[in-house]
Amino acid sequence: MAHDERRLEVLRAIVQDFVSTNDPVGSKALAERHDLGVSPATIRNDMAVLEEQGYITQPHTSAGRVPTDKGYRLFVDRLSAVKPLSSAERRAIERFLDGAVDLHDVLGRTVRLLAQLTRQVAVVQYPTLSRSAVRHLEVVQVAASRLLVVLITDTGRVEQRVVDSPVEVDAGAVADLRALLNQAFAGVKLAEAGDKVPDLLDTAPAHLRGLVATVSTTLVETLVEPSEDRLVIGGTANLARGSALDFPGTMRPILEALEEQVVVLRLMSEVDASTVLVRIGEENAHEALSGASLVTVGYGSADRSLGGLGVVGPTRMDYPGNMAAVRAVARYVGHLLAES
Amino acid sequence: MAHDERRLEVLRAIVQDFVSTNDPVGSKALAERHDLGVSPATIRNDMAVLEEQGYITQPHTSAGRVPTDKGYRLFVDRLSAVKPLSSAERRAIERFLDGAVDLHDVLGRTVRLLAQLTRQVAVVQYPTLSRSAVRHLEVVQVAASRLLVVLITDTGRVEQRVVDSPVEVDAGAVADLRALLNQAFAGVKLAEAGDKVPDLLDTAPAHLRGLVATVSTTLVETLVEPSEDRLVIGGTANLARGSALDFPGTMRPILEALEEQVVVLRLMSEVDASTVLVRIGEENAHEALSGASLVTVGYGSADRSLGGLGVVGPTRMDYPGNMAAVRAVARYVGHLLAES
DNA sequence: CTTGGCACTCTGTCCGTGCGAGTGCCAGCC
DNA sequence: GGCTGGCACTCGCACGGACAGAGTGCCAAG
Repeated sequence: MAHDERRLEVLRAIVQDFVSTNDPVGSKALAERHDLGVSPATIRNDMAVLEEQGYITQPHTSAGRVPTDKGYRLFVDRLSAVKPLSSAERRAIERFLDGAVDLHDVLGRTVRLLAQLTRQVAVVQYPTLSRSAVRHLEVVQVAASRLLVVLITDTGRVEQRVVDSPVEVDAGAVADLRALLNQAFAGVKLAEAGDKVPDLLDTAPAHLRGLVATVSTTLVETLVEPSEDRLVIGGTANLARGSALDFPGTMRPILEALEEQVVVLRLMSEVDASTVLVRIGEENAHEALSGASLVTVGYGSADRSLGGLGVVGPTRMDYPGNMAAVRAVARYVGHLLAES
Repeated sequence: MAHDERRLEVLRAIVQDFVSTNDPVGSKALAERHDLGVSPATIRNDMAVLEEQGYITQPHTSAGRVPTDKGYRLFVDRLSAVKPLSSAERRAIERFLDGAVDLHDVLGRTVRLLAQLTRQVAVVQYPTLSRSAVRHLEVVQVAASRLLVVLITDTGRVEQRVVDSPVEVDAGAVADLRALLNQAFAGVKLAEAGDKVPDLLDTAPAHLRGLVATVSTTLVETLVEPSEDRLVIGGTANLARGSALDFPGTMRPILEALEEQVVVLRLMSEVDASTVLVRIGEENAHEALSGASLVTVGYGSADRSLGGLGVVGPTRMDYPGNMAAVRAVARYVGHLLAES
């Protein structure tokens, strides 16, 4: 029906105007700023229907309309065209990310870039360890019975753990231990590292068995557990930009949720690399984020997802623009990490 | 003079009351809440003098007085007794920090602890690399002409760099390189690593010289430069606690300054481990922080300062409490890192 | 030097009013 | 049947005056 079509057009116009001006939008302004081809009175009728369907609402009688979470949802699902990045933005991405010297640097640049492109809070997850494979294990003695074990993964990540040995060890034992560990674990995915431990213990010479057991158990325990996944957050200053207008109470619960990295990590765990995932307002299970929206996507090469990244902002955000930016950055970071 | 004495007592009372209530404090309330032994009228006279001397000011005619930066400064320098931590707080420090598994974990716990104890934004600097010494260098081949160099310091810090070799290298060369680097740099302080490069080049076999030169230069360049020093920040949600009251405009400039880690790092560079350094309002060179105060101290063992930590908050903060917390945490972290 | 009293000066708040924006509804038109 | 112009109605908000309360500075007396 032409009716429904136009009604959706009205919704799109409302979302766009509200996002850019932050004022509830009325029928008259709508008719003026968009070529809808109908009079304000007609728009009013459409708006009444949209309100009844729950897509928009008015803050108080006699103010303009504001999109609801449901309205944004419809907008994101059916009304927003993919907004291609400007070439200036593409160049900015390359300029920003090239020349990074290590993983920490890559992720730090990524989060700053994303915050700058979207003018929102940006979040980047460290590559998930359990999907990485062991490239090399290094054992360094730091005290008579204390060893530092350093793990280097094929994603370029370096992890360290201090292990207290039950017995004193000498230099020869350290070298043997290093050789044994590398032989057993090199090329093994961390998620499967646990399976290798029995074999390793069988082949270990008797006098090293206790040491090997302690070290390998600690390794598997602490590294396979995804609890240690890390997060880089940037652009929190963007939260304070339209503060009072965007976040009714304070922005405190949001800052708290961001520091409580567990919350964000859980949300990140659902991403995949092929589609940009948008969560709007109340759709976020976590209460502190019920006034915010998240735009997330996975990054990594086609066959292997490494982690997630995205932005957090007010529900009143530029969804098409942010989705495009998040996707573009994820692609670039995926390539960057895949080739190293 | 008994006069001056009492006048300072009045200033102390004003600071204390204002910090705890956040309301400009008047002569009458002051006489009621503190045993100054004089009437409000007398206090008014003292307050007039204090105002003339620039220690307090009134937001508008006929409101109470509020301490100025200068007033806080006097309070901190001469009027605040060291407030010992409660035993509950001491226990909290131990419980919080014990059981950390690596450096990252220690610093993460430290920043959370400090934010929780002081209810301010906490900042912890990573141990400065240039004061550390090399414990071990590991070289891993990640592509035909690309190497990953991992540095392990005696402070338990692990740093990595990707180095592109001018020529393709084989496994034997990697092993030789590793041996050479460790021989040359083991035990050497990073700040002095540059001096060892000529020696290293002399002793290197001819066929490795190009490779050794590239790797060692990159190492020295990127690791000795203090620019890469890192910062852990936590408790930003505390900024939003009394927001409107504490920070006149918005808190945005402060969030920006915190993300602009360079600013904070510069401030941190001045700390030493023996005294707690307090910077109040305008005393901060950086404009964005002119409405905020910093309480910082260095941590590390007696003979070697590793880095700084501290808190950032409104000028209206509990200086004695925050100074005590910062000092106590720094001591504990210093011990923790010294023994590992 | 301290104290009580007093006049004065503000700010924040409350209330009443007017204005403007925006709506919903209705009758007429295509 | 859907669109349009007109019109009455409802609110929120900004403006302005009155008022109470807090706090001060000053002065004369103890």
